[in-house]
Amino acid sequence: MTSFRQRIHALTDQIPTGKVATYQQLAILAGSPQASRAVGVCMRTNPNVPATPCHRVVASDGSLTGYSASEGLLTKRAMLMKEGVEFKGLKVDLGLSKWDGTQP
DNA sequence: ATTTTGACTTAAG
DNA sequence: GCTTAAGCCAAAA
Repeated sequence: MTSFRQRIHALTDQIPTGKVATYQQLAILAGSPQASRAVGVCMRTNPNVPATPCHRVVASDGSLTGYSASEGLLTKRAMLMKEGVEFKGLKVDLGLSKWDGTQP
């Protein structure tokens, strides 16, 4: 395990239910504000899928991207809604459901 | 060790 | 609103 992936995984795992974090957010918290892409790559190549709630990670504008499970984005959105995340159409309402990064 | 790629983001057409 | 282009990072080939 590389340290980067450890951090990403840790942060992703810290995202509380009903909240979401952006790739950039994770990158920043991981210590590399510009590594948002790498975050996504790590997620995709992430071996431990159930241990990493990738569905709580969205794009900077709240758009759901990626996700290679069942129905992809549809499943992702369904899970988030089920968890209580506020949605604005097909996107997540970051204004209400964006994770602070420190306070669950 | 070098090259490629990708679940990003922002700016521009 | 959607497609293109460029820029940065880390992992995989």
